[in-house]
Amino acid sequence: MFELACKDFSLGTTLESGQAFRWIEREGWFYGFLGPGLVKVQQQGDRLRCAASHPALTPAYLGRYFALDLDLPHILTLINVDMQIHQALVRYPGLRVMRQDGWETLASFICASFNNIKRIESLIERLAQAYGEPVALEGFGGFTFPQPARVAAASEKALRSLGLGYRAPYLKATAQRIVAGTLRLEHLSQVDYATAKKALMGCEGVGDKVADCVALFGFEKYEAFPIDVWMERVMRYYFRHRKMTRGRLHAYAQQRYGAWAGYAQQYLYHDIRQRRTSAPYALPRPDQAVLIEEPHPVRALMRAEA
DNA sequence: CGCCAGGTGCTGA
DNA sequence: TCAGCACATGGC
Repeated sequence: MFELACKDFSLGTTLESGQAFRWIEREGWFYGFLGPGLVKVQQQGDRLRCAASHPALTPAYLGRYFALDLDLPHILTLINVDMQIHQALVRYPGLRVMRQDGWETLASFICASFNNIKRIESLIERLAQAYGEPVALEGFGGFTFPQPARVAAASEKALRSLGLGYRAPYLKATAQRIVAGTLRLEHLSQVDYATAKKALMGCEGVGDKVADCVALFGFEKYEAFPIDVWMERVMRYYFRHRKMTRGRLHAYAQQRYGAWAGYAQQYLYHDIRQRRTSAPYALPRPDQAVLIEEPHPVRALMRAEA
């Protein structure tokens, strides 16, 4: 058992914001599979109590995983550019973008495309059961996320039998790229966002959205701004950008939120999903979009993009 | 049962 | 560039 300090952090909000798929809450503890082992974490004020099944899972490891070294208030100051996002920032204090494993993030978001979160979670769990290594911690057990070689060696039929559907060949091909060295993930942490995104999009089943998720959650590319159906809703409800394509929405968000756009995306994403699930009627209909405040000249910005 | 889900790849204008 | 379409699967 060990502890570490965690300033400006909410463990529960962060883990439930849709960026990671394998954390489980049991009796007041969050259990997560990290690298070679299993950890359990509990927040008490500005400290995290932890226990781990593997010596590699140190306080420093967890501090890095939860990105506790970043100055969150400063980041929020930089993206606090309108009332829409301001409300989300105020509503979810301590929400951080974690630094997850690159391969796990890539594989997970290939599985995530055109899928719902419940099913994504079960798919990844079955993948781990089939190809991961068993780990246990104080009565709780499970499987680590599989190594690329294990997935690359699996047959497409076997992967389909897990429920992957047409994503099975995509996942296998991507794992094979990593095993073959065609895609060197360890390099992506050091190159810029555009280079990393381009490399990721070389994989089958990886388009703009998946590449942005992997760049943001797996490779610290904080300007990445993934746009899925929920973010389209955000843009429609709040900004009246109903007719913009995803490409245009992406360019708009990059300009609006800048170097930390990925953080803005995570707050907006979590906010709209929370509103939808907890209070369906709190949202206006798409044809009744509300514009709370518009500090930037949106029309001029849109002309500039054209 | 029909609709939806943290989309992508392909095709034809 | 952009629209339109097929694509596996299962939760609701």
